[in-house]
Amino acid sequence: MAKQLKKKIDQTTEEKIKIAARKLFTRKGFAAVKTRDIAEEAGINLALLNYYFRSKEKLFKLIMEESFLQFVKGIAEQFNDENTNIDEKIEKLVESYIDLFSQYPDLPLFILSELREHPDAFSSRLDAVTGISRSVFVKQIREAMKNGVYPEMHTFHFLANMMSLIVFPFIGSPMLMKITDISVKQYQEMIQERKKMIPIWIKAMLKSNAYKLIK
Amino acid sequence: MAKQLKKKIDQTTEEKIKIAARKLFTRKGFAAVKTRDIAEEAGINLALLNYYFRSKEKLFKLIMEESFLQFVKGIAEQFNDENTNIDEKIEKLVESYIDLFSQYPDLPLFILSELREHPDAFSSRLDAVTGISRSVFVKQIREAMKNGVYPEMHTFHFLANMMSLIVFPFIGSPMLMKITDISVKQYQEMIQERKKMIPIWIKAMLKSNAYKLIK
DNA sequence: GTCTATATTCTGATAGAC
DNA sequence: GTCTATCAGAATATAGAC
Repeated sequence: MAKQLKKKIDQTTEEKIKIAARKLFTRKGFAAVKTRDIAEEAGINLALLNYYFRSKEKLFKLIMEESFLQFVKGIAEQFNDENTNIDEKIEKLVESYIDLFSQYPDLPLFILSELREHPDAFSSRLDAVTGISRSVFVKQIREAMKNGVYPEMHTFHFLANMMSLIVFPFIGSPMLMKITDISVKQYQEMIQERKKMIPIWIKAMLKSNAYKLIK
Repeated sequence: MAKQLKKKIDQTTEEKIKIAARKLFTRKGFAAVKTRDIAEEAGINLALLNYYFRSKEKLFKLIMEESFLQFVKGIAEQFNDENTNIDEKIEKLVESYIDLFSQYPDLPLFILSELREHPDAFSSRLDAVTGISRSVFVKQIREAMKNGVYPEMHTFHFLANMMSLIVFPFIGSPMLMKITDISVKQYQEMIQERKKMIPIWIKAMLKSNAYKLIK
């Protein structure tokens, strides 16, 4: 307790501003956040924001960059691990992302919104993501389909389905909680349940042979 | 051709403004859109915006309301149709939403963002949505689980999974296209494929018995 | 490094002519 | 109904004292 309190007090002004900015930007986006909001949230003077980060836009890009890194961090390694099989990769991926988003629930919508409005802003950082299509993971999947372990399914559908099952409960939480009339506590339990259920569902979808059934 | 052209010319100023506002608001959100942007996009004078809609906020709320209605329109009827079974309901729902979002790709992210930032702004309109939990559809699902046709699964997971599979390819399209390196044309084909595949996947997930497997 | 006061630009809205 | 010109307030950024 004392430690955490101390840590908060020990934060440099620069850190305070970044923390406040991250909170507000990820929640409301660039345009909806005023520099005064950030200053107030951080408990500092407005002028200090420009002193440390030159401009609102520069601060935003910094936060953006860091959030994006957080988003893709670990993907490359997990996707290219030669020592784990498909099932293990899926399980690891699902778990680490659900943990990440449980801690930062606004992160997915923020990234997706930004990527939608500025699709080319991340071409540099997106290398890690683009590499996915050439990753060990995708190769393993394709191999398994060739060998008949899994029926054919385009990588697009596979990745879309996996990401959607992980991400949607976070970006749609207000709607889902309202519709199903559950408490915050129950919601969090559901999210935890999904760590084990999503891998099972993904395998079930893979095996469903949907590609041939629709022809 | 002539007809469509004529229609565009025949649009009243009020309609022009609404169309421009819908396009920009759904794409960038309230704060990021300037009234001058709307006026330019609509090809009209800035003053006319206030003449017709009084203020930016009133115009936004109008667009919001209409978009939300578009989003929930038809749900209530489809969910409460006594003459269709579970499978038919899922198929209809998936198809009509994929068609809707194909036409308005920015709609899902817009609604989800708004609902996240102003969870209570739609309590009135959300009745239609809230009614889902008491709908014939949900009753049919629960019935099927009781009778052993389907294994047990919480409504939260069922709805979350169904919505996610429909919605995510639209809100994550830039990322997905980049990762899987497909063209816009291929992307649209994938989306169309999903109309038939999602119902199959949903059934496969239902039957996977994930709930018992995780215990 | 931090603050107060202020400059500057942007933005929503309106007045008044046509 | 539509336009030009303009106002009032908001929001970003900086100057200069401490």
